[in-house]
Amino acid sequence: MKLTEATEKFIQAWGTLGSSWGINRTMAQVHALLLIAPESLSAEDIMEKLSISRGNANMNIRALMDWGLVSKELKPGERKEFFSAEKDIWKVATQVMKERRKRELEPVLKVLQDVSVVEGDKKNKDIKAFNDTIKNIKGVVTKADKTLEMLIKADESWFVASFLKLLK
Amino acid sequence: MKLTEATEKFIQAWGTLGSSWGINRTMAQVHALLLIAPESLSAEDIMEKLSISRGNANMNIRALMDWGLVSKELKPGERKEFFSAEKDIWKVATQVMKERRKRELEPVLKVLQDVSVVEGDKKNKDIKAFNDTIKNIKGVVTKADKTLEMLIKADESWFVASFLKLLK
DNA sequence: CTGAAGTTTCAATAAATAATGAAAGAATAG
DNA sequence: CTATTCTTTCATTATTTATTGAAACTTCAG
Repeated sequence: MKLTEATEKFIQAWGTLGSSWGINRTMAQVHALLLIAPESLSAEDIMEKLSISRGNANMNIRALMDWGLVSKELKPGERKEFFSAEKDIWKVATQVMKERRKRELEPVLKVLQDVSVVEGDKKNKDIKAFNDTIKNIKGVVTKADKTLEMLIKADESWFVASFLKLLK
Repeated sequence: MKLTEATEKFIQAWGTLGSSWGINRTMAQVHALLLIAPESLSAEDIMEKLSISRGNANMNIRALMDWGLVSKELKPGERKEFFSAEKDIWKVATQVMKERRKRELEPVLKVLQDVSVVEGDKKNKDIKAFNDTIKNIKGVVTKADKTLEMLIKADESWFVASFLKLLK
């Protein structure tokens, strides 16, 4: 396979993966492009290679920066801004977990907490069933949350880090 | 909090969680409704409680069955079909992991495999950078895939099962 | 300053996705 | 059979989400 073809296929696949996980397709494509770019790229480079508008490029670049996956680079002598992506995919995964945990898991945990004190007859069948299910869900979601927290902090802990090696 | 209010909040939260993870909002709401329903519900019950159309209800119930999260029940003497959700959230999580792994991770792994044999000068900077990045990504994605496989099979393996308890 | 080069914003538009509901299709009680 | 009850399908419509591109804004060299 030729490099250009491989590049396109990869960008396409990464975009599809992103969009099935709730990440804007174009955002994932910009990310893919930067991941495999040997040099940092300008907004114009990105617009051109993905055939997208200036505004779209700008928005998605910014979103990627918000997620901590892409950073701005200023080349001396150049006025334009250049962008590059973190190449270490483990770090990328960690960063994504961190963000999603904060943005999505935590609000759900909060609702589960709120919702787990239902007033009324403890012997009422409906109330009992509701409480049991919520308790169960809360348990699993909390566990998932803790597991993610652990994975995110893995790099700071040799114990977990060495444990993770077992998974390789 | 009253049961009705709690129910609504939970359905709402589950729907939001679903839609930020690439799962149709209504599908997640139907799932939530069935999760906390003490009895199995008919299509009509679901339509009514979520204020959705017959077609919509039908589509999403079927999708949930495809995902293996909901099953059809036939009550003796009743002509209608009734539906109920798996209440054990760990099983739900396992099932979701299994499906998404199959539907999304495996196609990406395939592309990564295809794309990792780029023709040309091995010393060419661009080709080298591309190959390195793809190799790195493939490593992490493969590891994620294996980890999921392990988690999915956890129930069948006392070793992994007892290991998972450590995470609690 | 001033203007050229670059970036950001956002209302308008396009594209993708989901929901409706009526019609067609099944299943079954009588 | 066939009338009734229930389920499924799918063209149409509505909603949501993403994209465009022109105008406003920023930065900085001269």
